[in-house]
Amino acid sequence: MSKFYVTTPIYYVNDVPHIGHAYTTIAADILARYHRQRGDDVFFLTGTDEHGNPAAQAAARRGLSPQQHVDEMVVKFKALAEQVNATNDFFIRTTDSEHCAKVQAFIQNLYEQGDIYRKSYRGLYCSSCEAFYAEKDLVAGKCPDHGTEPQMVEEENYFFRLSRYRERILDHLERHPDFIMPESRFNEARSFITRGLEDISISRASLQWGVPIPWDESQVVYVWVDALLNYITALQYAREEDLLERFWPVDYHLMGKDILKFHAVIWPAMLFAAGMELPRHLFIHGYLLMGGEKMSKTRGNVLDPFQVMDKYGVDPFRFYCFREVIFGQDGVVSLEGFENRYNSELANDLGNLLSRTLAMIHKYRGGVLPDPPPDSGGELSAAATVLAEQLAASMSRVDLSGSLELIWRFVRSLNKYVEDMAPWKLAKDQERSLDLDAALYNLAEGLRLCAIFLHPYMPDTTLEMLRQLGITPGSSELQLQRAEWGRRSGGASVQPGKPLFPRLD
RNA sequence: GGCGGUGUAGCUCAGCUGGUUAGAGCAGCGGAAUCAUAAUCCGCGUGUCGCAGGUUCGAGUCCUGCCACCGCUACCA
Repeated sequence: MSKFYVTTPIYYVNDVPHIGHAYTTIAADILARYHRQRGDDVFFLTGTDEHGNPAAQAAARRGLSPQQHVDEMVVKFKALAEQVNATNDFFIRTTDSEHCAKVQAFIQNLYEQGDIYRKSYRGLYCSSCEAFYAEKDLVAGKCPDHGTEPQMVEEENYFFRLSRYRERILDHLERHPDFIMPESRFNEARSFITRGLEDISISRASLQWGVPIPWDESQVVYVWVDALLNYITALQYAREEDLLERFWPVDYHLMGKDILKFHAVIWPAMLFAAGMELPRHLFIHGYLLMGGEKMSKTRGNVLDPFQVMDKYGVDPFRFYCFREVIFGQDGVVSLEGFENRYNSELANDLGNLLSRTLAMIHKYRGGVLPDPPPDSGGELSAAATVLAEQLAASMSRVDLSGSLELIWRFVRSLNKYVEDMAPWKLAKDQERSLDLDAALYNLAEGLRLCAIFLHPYMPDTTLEMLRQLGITPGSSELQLQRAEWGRRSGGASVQPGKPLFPRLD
């Protein structure tokens, strides 16, 4: 058994939860569930980033304290995780007192070992970005992101000796070509690190809503330093015992490209400074695009994830996101696309396959799964074995969409098998009773494996599949080990139920 | 401006280190079947493989230039 630690970024509470948050969280959940199926010791972390100026300002506008404000906002993100059926092992908030204390201890340590120094700094500061801008980066004198005019501020700040770690980071990239995935992001990161790194200010004097610098409480820790440390601190207080030893380092940090730099530069440098192991992989996924300029509500190609989940269920939505868009690339999603996939693949290919299989077992064998005649697995059992191997390979590359493609080829082969065997003909011929047994068993067995393989993607629906197949789905039934052809004998009563995925019209 | 990427059937995309008639899914058309959520299965695609050159016995697959779009990054104003 090995351990598996996967994270989403912590989401900034001032955002409204959107499809991007859902996408990352679902991806992490798929990985977490998959590794649990393998029997790995899994820790799946998500949470919220709650410090910083925007949150403080929003609170002020509402006449609330920052704490009151974030306490309200965090609810939406917890609800999101629940809504997408995420099995996160912990939900961290950067306002947790334990987190704050650990952040202080972390930077105190860096300070004492000389990685942090004091320096006065003067520049144009955008308080929304919490970042300094050079004149040249401004658009018409205003912040390119916020359209507001930055203030000239002069602060005594604490600086982290980022430049000191450039060589080590580059060396690490050299030795670990899969540190940043996909490859294009790796190259991108290497190129900007190669260009050179400057020390960064890691404190803010003009702010109160943050973690105080322990040796100088007039300043607070820069939000990104605060935020990145969540990946460590969560392990230290999520449970009674400290889980750091058990789960560190992170196996996969999932994120969008907008925060690659922080994770590829500041984060490794911080870990080097602390003498800690670096994450095994950063995986940068793409954006789900909503049809771009052709977006039009009347054309039905806008996709509101919450509307889709409410109307069609979480599982079809989870499936669609990873079926439609190659994980790691940008892709266009739309309601129309969702409905097409839903009907052709979920309703027609998979749902209907289950229905017809169970109906035939019911009609020809009184609802009892026949025992398989000896050596009757044939090509299907061979295909299932190959599939299991291919899936292991594609999941190890975090190719979530490629895995679904592999599974779907198998689903199609099962539908083809029905036509080839034509059980309705076999049923008319007493002589071919064993052939009918084999056909029915093989279909049920193929579906059982599909349910196991698809479980990380569609957790609820696959449990229902197993139930209808006559399997009481305890967690051991979902283990990947069980996804071996023929591990089930006949005798169970199938339980045909409502269609798994009713067709949309 | 620099670096990198992309451009293949109506749509979404596969095509690794160059080699038989360029593939898949969807959509469309025709047929078979009737177990099933009228679902399934079978058949049907002469596509300037962005454009123009080049290397090669042979290039979608390598080289050069160009065009379009995207990402990162720099700079002028």
